[in-house]
Amino acid sequence: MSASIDLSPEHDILVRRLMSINGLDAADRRALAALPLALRDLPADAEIVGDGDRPSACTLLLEGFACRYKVLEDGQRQILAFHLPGDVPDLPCLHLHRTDHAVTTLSPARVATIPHAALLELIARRPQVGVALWKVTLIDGAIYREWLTGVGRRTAKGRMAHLLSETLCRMEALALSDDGHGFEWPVTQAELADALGLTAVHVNRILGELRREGLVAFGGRTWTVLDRPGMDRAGAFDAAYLHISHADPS
Amino acid sequence: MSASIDLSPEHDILVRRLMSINGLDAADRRALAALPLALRDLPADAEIVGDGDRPSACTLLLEGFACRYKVLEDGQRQILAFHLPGDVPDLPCLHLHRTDHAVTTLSPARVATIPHAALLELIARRPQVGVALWKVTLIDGAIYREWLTGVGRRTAKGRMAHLLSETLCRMEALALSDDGHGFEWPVTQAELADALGLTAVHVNRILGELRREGLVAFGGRTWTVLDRPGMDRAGAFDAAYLHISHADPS
DNA sequence: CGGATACTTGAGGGTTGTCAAAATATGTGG
DNA sequence: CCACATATTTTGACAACCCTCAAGTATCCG
Repeated sequence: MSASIDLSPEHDILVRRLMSINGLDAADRRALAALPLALRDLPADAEIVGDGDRPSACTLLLEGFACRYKVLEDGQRQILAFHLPGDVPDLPCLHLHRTDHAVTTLSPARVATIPHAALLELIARRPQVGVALWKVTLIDGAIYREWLTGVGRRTAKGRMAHLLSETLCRMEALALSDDGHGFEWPVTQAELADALGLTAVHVNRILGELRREGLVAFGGRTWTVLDRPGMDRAGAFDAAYLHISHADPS
Repeated sequence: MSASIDLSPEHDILVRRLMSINGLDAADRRALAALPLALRDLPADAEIVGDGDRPSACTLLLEGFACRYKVLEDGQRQILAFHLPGDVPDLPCLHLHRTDHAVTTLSPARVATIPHAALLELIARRPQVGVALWKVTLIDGAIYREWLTGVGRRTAKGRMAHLLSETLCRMEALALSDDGHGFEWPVTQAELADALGLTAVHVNRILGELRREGLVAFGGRTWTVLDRPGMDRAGAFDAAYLHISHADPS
């Protein structure tokens, strides 16, 4: 699909992502292909934007992993989202200007910087691209709602299982998982704790339970969901909110 | 400002809200004023949209209060947002189509229904209106992030205080509070519990503490923040994420 | 190989939940 | 406008889930 026009691999990641969310015609795709992308390679634990920044460009994650987070007065941290290739973690500040959270890499990563001006000009010319980007932020909102529900009302085990099911789905959509439901995801248990509103110690105990029950295997940065229906059940997971269109994997 | 063109009171609510978020020129405002609004009066506890619905129109809250919520498998409820006049609780499904949560009134309410088709046509003609609506959903996202942080990492008392500070700010922005920081907000303690990820019993205890400390007074549907700096401190509240522009109150 | 980071496990404590019941407020019909 | 039914608030006793502190083990990486 998106291969039908001449695209750099970097532009291709963006085009594929937007195409999976909103139909784009050939002119839309050509316009996207002309976006200026400034490429950068980052190490792990590198800050992409800080809380309160006013960036003048968006950051497209091309390879590697990142997360959004807030740090409280007392030093506690809440991770708000995990980001995978194709995500634009700082897209909200295209219009909100001032960030209300920080974004950091979780692994060595390759990113592309896209000036706000170029993006705004493109949206003005190609409204469907604007709709696609708007939808990206709406899906972010749907994920926030799901996380809020989990942190507010689910048990630690349910939250953990739900996050693993969600992550597997998102990895699959990017062809980043193998058919045994295994994927590379370089998060520490402390980071999972900060995402789930738990402590690292309790995350460790919960993961131990899920492992003993044969739902998941993990080690290093490799995760494998051994019993997918069981995991989905444990997390009461329903992927609808991710709005993943299961288009042709060609 | 928005009074400079001829507007029904209902259109005025929408125009004022969008103007407070994004600059709109006279043509934008005229176009908004031409939107078809179907008015409806609803009782308290009336469902506006159900989880999984595919509405073909958006709902503008004109008077009264509402909330978004999800119900879990086991019957637990998580309230995701409280809505005030000027909000469009089901705006995300303008593009996401299928709702992932329900919306209900908390009090008798007056709402206007706006067909998606009319809204989409307007956005195509008046891109700045589209940007304003996009920003509305981005601010929703910022509030979700703040709530997620609270539920994940703040104590019960901090969460309660934060919610009261947030609500006061939003009421003020709509001129729905008096100068003694009092406002009408018809929520029960059970509803607060469902928003904060707590039980009604514990909300009651926490509210008792805040009352004894002289931070808040309440009774019936009336709330008064007696010590605003103290309340903001107790909730570590900083209003920046609400993106409220303190324009002229004329 | 050595230091640092991450994971694992145990013991004990605290914030919050559960269950229960009384007191108060609210609303509705007569 | 009262009387009753219902919903909401308040309080107490007790339990549970998760946190804190602590120590030991494994793993990563230069």
